[in-house]
Amino acid sequence: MSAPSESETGNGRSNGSATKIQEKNRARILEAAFSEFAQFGYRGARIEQIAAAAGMSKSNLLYYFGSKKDIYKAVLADLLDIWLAPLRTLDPQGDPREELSAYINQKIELSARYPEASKLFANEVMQGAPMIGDVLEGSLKALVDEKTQVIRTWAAKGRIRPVDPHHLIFMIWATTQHYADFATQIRALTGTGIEEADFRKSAEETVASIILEGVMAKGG
Amino acid sequence: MSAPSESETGNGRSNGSATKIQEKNRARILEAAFSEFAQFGYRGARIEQIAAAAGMSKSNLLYYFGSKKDIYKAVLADLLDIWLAPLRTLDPQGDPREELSAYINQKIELSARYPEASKLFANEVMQGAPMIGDVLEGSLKALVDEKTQVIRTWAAKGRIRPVDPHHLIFMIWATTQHYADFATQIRALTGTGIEEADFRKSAEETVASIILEGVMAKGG
DNA sequence: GCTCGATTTGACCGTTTGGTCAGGTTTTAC
DNA sequence: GTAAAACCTGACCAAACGGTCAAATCGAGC
Repeated sequence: MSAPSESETGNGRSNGSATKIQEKNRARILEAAFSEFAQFGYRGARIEQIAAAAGMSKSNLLYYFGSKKDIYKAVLADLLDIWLAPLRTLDPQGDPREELSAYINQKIELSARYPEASKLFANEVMQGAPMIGDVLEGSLKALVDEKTQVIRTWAAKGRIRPVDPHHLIFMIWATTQHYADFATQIRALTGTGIEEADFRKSAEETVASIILEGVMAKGG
Repeated sequence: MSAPSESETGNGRSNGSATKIQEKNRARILEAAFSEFAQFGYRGARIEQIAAAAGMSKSNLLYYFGSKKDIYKAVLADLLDIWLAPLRTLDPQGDPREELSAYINQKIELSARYPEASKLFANEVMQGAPMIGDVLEGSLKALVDEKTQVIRTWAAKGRIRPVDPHHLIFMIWATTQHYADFATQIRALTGTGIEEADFRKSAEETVASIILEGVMAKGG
């Protein structure tokens, strides 16, 4: 993220840039916070545990972030930076099979690389999205409206079957995020998970295969 | 659930049966607890808030359930009672299209009728399944192993395409539970949700259509 | 080498939380 | 009608939690 302003650092340098110590510590705090908030939600997370995982005292952590809510807002900001990107790449001029396949794979990659981000998102939404409700109703809704129109256009042109685009998008989100959010259950049932290359490859192939065969027009 | 033993009631009647007052109050507590744990997870939930939602004092709630953990165990027990039932009904002798379609619809019904149960399950699993890990590795794994074999047999007989059965089951779970777990996001994007008849019908049709078209053998 | 700002932390604070207990009220059984 | 058990709750407790602060240490700049 961008260099923090003075208010962000608490008492920053006059030229506004963050010191190397600040950058390192903020990064460590945010990484620890992702994990803690992902697992326990905002209310269940403990500042003391975030600090311990970041390798510093609780007071020092609060030197960098003024409050628990400030930490949470920062991790949500980082999350949203990567969360909407895959859907943005869906190209109206592209081939539906290739576009949807690429989208599914990008989402599975997100689950593999940022499982904590996925769980954090799920936690925030299950709590009623108190901190990101306006994002859901704003930029996300605008993006989804745009892409559901893309899917409708493909269907109108006979390139895919006429399925409800919202439910198709929900299915792709649900299925791909499941590998991150329910990793514990998946591991209990299969002994492995999305972070293993073979498992991930099988997931990509099976998920893409079922969804693509499910929406492609016959004879396509 | 069965009538509680003396230890469950704290100081029960000598004949072991629960009084009407006990039954009523325990039910109210569990309903309130489902909602609170679903939203905030075990650590984030507050006994005071469960009590308020149940219409009683915190001390009275603790008269019925000895501790926060006892309440949590009780709601998990109720949850697991209904959670595995749909998958159990998958009939090896049945027609794959009908069996999978029925299963999808049962799972969507579960999401519509017990959204708090779905979110509670998700929360518990995202926390690493500390309280139900043994259930996942035990009865759930046994059930999933049995049903993945059913799906493999269907594929071997050419009745469905040879898809990885684990990923198919994960897809059905993910997609159907999504309507409960991410209801807040779905409402933000569509203005409605799975509890509305039209939306639910569209979800059932679209989800079943895509998955069934995706796994049925061609020409079937 | 010195000064000053940045960084760090243990002690502490006020509030919150899970849980206990004494005592009052209600209900049940005889 | 009475006694005992069940039910209920406000006051209270100890521990935990989010956050503050004074002071010590470290690092950068001159």
